[in-house]
Amino acid sequence: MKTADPELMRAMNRLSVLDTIRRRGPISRVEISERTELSTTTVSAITGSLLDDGLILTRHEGDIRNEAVRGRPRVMLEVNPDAARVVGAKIAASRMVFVVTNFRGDVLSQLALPIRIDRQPIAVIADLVEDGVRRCVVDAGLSLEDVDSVCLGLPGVIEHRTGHIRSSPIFREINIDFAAEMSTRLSTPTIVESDAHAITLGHHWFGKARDLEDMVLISLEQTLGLGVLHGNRLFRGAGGLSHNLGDLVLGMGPQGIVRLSSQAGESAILGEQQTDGRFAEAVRLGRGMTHVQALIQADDDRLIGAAVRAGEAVGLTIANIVTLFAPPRVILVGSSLALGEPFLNSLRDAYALAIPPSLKGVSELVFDDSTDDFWAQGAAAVALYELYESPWSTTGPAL
Amino acid sequence: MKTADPELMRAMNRLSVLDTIRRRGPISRVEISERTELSTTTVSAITGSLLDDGLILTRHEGDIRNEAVRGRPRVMLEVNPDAARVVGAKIAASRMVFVVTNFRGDVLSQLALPIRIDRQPIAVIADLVEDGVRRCVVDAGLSLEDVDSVCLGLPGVIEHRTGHIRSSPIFREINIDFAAEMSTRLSTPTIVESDAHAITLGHHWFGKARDLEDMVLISLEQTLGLGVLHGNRLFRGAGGLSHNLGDLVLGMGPQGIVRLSSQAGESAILGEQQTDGRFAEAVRLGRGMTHVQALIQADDDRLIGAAVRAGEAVGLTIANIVTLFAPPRVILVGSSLALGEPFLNSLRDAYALAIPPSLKGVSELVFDDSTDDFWAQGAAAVALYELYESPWSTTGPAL
DNA sequence: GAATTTAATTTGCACCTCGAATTAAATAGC
DNA sequence: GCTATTTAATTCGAGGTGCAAATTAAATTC
Repeated sequence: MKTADPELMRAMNRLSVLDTIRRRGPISRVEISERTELSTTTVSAITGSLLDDGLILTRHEGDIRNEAVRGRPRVMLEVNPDAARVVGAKIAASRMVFVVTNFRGDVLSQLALPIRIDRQPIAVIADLVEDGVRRCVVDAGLSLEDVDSVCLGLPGVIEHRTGHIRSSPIFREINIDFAAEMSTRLSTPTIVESDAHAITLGHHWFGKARDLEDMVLISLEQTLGLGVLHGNRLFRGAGGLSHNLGDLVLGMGPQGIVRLSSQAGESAILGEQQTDGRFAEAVRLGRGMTHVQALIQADDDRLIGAAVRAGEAVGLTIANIVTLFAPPRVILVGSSLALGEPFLNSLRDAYALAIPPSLKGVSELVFDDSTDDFWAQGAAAVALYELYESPWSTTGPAL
Repeated sequence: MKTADPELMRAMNRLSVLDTIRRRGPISRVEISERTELSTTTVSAITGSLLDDGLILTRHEGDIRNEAVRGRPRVMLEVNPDAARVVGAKIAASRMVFVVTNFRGDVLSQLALPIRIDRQPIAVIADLVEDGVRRCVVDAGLSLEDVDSVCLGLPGVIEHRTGHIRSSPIFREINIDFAAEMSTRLSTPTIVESDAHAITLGHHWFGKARDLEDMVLISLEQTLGLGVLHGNRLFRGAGGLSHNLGDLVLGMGPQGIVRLSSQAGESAILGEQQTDGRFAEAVRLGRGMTHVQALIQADDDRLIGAAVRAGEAVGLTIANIVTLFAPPRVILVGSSLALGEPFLNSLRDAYALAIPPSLKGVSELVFDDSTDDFWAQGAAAVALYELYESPWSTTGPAL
C-alpha cells in the first residue's frame, strides 16, 4: 500500500492535468476543470506551475466555439513541444528503427537500420544500438545532452522495474541488465521495455486506442507479444514481467506440448519454405514476410496452408485472452498481418467460433498495419510517460 | 484518472493503517508507523480517529518483546471485533452456505443448506437465499438490523460494479440485477461477487496468501473460475467482469472447439458415470464428487481416465495463466481436488511440461481443500473490505 | 461608454502530513 | 524511595494542498 502525502496528491493531479492537455489538444482551463473534476482554482494553480516549468504554452487565438460568445475569451493551453526530447527505438532481430520525438511525441527524425543483430554478442548489439541512437539524434539537429530519456522496445520477457532482460530472441545471453549498460553508454536515462508494451502505449497516445482506458493488444512478429492497458496504464503482470504469448500452450499433440509459437511464430510460417534458396536469403535479410506476401498472392499452396493454420491458432488465443480480460477492443499488430486474407480470414473465423457466447460482441477486433516507426514512437511514448509523471524541477514551493 | 483531494489522501492512509492492524494482529503504533512508512504523528492521529469510531481497541498487556525493556510500554491496538457484522455466502448449484462474521472476519455462525437450486426461477432462488441469510443471522443471536453488509458469492460471469449477473450456471435467466433484488429484500446493502473472487480475497485475508500481494487462484467446481490478486487488490478485468475459465479454448478437436469446461468441468467428469443409477442420484444431491472419490479409490478405470484427462487440461491451463500473470503462487481450490492422486498427479505433470522454461520456478502450486465455510468467509471478506475502505461516519474534522 | 457575461486569479479557510518539542509511563541504579 | 534513563505517544507549529467565495480581467452587447 502506497502512503499518501500532499506531494503524491499534487503529482497525481499534475499528471491528470498535463495528460488532459496532451490529449485534448489546445484546451482551456475551464474545460480542464470539467474533465478532471478539479476546481478551477486548482487547475489554475497547476497550469501556472506547468507554465513556470515550461511544459505547456498558452495560445490566445483558437477558441473554436461559436464566434461572438460574450465574456472573457478562454486562453487555450497546449503541451510545449520543446519542453523535452526523447529517443524511442524498436529493436528487432533483423532491423532497428529509431525516432527522436519532442515532448508532444511528434517525430523529429527517423532512422531505420536493416541490420541482422540476431544472436550477436551483447557488446556488438549495444554498439549498434548506441550508434543508431547517436545518429538519429544528430539527424534531428540535436546533441545527446538535449535528450532527456531513451526507451528501447525489444521482444522477449523484460522486467520493467529493473530493466533486466529475462530472455529475448535477439540475445544469446539471459538476465542482462541492458538498461544500465545503455544508460552509461549514452549517459542518458534509458528504459528497456517490451516492444509489445511500447506499441500498446503508442496506440493509446497516437493510434487506435486514444478513446479507451482499457484495451488489449497482440503483437504478431518473430515473437508473439501481449500488451494490456488497464485504467489508462500498462498492466505489467504481477511481477512486472512482460507477457510472452508464444509460450502459451495450445494443446497436447502427438509430439508433446504444442505452443503457439510453433504454429504462428514468424519462423514457423517461414520455415515451410526453407528449401527455396532465394527465399532463405530474403528471410536472412528480414524481408521474409514481404516475400511471403508475394508468394501467397501467387497462390502458393503450402504457404497458404501455413497461414491458415497460424490464423486459426491466433484466433483461438485471442478468444482466450478476451475471455480473461474482456477488453472493449483488441488491436492486432505486427509483420504477420502481411500474410493477408488467408491468415486474417481464418483468424476471424476461429475467433468467432471460439469466443464464448456470453462475451460475443463485447470485444472488437482491429487490425493495424503501422510501420516500424510507429513502434518506435510507442517506445518514445513510454519514455515521455515517465517524464510526464516525474515531478520535474520547479514543482517546489511557490517563490 | 481519479482526482486527488485531502479526503482521498486520508482515506488511503486510513485504509493502510486499518489493514495493517487487521493483518498484524495486536500491534503498537510505532510498528504501524514502520510498516506503513507514515510518521508516528500521523499514525497517532489516524488511530485516534479509528478509536473514536470504535473500529479498533487498545490492549495494554501483550507486548511480546523481551521482558524488561526500558521505557514506556507500547500500547497494542487490534481490530474491534464488534465494530460491524456481515454475512458472507457461497451459492452453488446444489448447496448454499452462509456465515455471519464480525468485523475481524471471525465466524459467528454458520449454516449449510444442501438444496439443489439449479435453474430454479429467480424468485425461488431469491427466496431461499433470503431465508438462509435470515436464519444464519438469527443463529448468531442477531437481527438483520445488526448486519452492515451482505456479500453473495456465486459462480458465473458477474459485473462487480453494478451487481449484474451476466450469466451463471445456477440461473436460467441472464442479465439479472441480483444485487438490487437482494438489497431490497434484506434491506441491507448486498454485494454480488464471483465465488472465485470471494475465495481469492479469503485466502489473502485468512488463508494461504496472507503473505503475498500478488497471486492467482483457480477454482475447480461445477464452473471453473479465476481470481487474480494484484497489488493487494482483486483484479477484476478490464470491464469489471469476472473470469470464466471454463470458456477457455484448449484447441480444435474433430467436433470443433474444445473448451476447458468439457474436459475438466464437474459435469464432464461425472458425466462418464451417468449410467449408474445410484451415482446419478448422488450427483443430483450434490455429492457427486464424494462418490467419485470413493470410486477412484476402488480403481474405477473409466473414472480414473476422466480424472487424468481433466488434470491434464487444468495443468495446461494453469501454465498458460502463469505465462500471462507470472504470479509467485497459484492456489487451487474446489471440489474437483477430491478426485485425488490420479487427477493431481496428471495436473502436476502437465503443468511441469507446459510451463515455459523461462518461467520455471517463479510460481508455486498450492492445493487447498478448504470446506465451503471458507468460501463463504471469503465472501464476508469482500463485504468487510468495502467497509474498511468506506470513510465511516466520524472521519470528519476533529472536534 | 455603461451593463453584462464569462474566464481566471486572489483570498481565506479547512484539512493533511511531518519534524521537533513535550509529555507519559515504564525500568535501572543508587 | 528517589532520581536518571529510556522509549512511546501526543502536542505544536510549519508547509503543502484543494476548494468555495469574492475579486479582477477581458471580451461582447446595447
